[in-house]
Amino acid sequence: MADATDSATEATSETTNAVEAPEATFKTKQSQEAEPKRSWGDEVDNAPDEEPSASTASEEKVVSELNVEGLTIEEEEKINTFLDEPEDSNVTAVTSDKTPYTSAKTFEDLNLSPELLKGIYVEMKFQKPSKIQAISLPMILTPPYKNLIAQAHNGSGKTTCFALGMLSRVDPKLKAPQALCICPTRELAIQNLQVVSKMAKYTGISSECAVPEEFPPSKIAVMTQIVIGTPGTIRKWMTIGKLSLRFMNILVFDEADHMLDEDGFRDYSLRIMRDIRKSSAHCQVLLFSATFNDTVRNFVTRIVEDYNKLLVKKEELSLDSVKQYKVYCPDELAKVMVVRDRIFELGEKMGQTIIFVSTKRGASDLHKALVELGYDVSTIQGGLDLGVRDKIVKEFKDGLTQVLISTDVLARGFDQQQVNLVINYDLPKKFGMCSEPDYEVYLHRVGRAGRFGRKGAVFNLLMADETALMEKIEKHFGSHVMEVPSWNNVEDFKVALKTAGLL
DNA sequence: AAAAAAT
Repeated sequence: MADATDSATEATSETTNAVEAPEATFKTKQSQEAEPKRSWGDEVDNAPDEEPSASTASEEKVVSELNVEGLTIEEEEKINTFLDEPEDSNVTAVTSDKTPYTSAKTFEDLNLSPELLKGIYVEMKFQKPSKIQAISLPMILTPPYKNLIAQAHNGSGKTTCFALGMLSRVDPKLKAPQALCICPTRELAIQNLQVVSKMAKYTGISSECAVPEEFPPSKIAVMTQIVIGTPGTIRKWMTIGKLSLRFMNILVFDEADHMLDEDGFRDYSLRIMRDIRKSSAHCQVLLFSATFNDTVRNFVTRIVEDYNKLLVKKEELSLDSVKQYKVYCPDELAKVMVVRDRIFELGEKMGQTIIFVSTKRGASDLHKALVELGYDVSTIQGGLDLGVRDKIVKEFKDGLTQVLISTDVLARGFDQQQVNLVINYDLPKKFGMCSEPDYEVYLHRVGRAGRFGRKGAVFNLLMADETALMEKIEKHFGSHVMEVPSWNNVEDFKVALKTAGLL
């Protein structure tokens, strides 16, 4: 089995850029002969200021200073020269040596193969690189193929960055895996594969998923160049000798903060990374996520030596294009009524909706309650059979269902352009803590709406014990979440939706 | 004591 579906739908809406760049005079690639790079990896350990911050509060400050003149000399050297457009002032790029990178105004600037370019234009219908793509792709594709840590908005086109990275770093003639991408969920791995295989259409490069299936895997060695999967299955394929690491030259972590978080998949990820480093001389590592909290970032920068990095200012991450609301609900029943009377009534008119619930139990309870009220609704969570999960996602992506109840299985990375309404039926909490919100999950949930700069709205349904959590979230992101005056007034919801530009 | 992926 190879080349997964071409029915990739629009899995990557997150791509062509919303901002049309003024045709600035195109900068030619300067000084091709990069001066020989000192090994900066050693520097990492004793350069505490390499990390912009220890505290969140100071981070924004330092990051923005990087764009002006308040830098240390050492850092000034590392700042890329292409950060000259005012509109890029919210992105900070730091390179680990003096390799010159030039922002890519067009995909032609990237020395991609003609076949790959054709896939980009004809299949994907991209016109030009998005901001994150323009900056990250030269870093990814230019020798010496430095590692990269990249943080960028939800829906800003990260998938395309690492998809192109993988596609241009493999040899189609070599029938062996050369690129590996690890994702936190089966759904995300499948989605990423669809993007990659669509983009690869004319290249002769094949790809496949290493995710849990209903049947146990065959032991036949993988011959596709690109493998995208979930950690456990990838490990399994490695141990049964199905997945060879010998020719691996690029390793991608999607949702990297989660993949390397103690509470996430850290052990799996590290073991895979270690094995690859053992068996292939030089393997480029790319880490992508919209979020890197301080703890994870600290850890990540220790294990990935000698890297370039891209950071987006925190306030830029809180998604201005998506309006956030809070709705005080006296009890659980009120929440159900809001879903029934507002979301089903109003939400249907303007696209698709995802209702996030923190537990599988909660998801299935809500599902049952709505079904009992006579509403047909679909629900996805990890406890369902794989086939059912696939079907539910496909129906939603095909637009056959309007409203989807989901656990956090879809909180990260799930890309469906038509979703412009997200309901937090409850708020995400940090593991084992009932009074501490999970800010990352919150941000990722919100990011399911407003893909690629589209308009969107989030309604947080709050009972009394959740108001404090909401306040903490508002404080953390420094954003004011507007209040819908009354949970049972349809006009209030209409006003909110109009304000969000959805009605 | 949570989701997910796994075992």
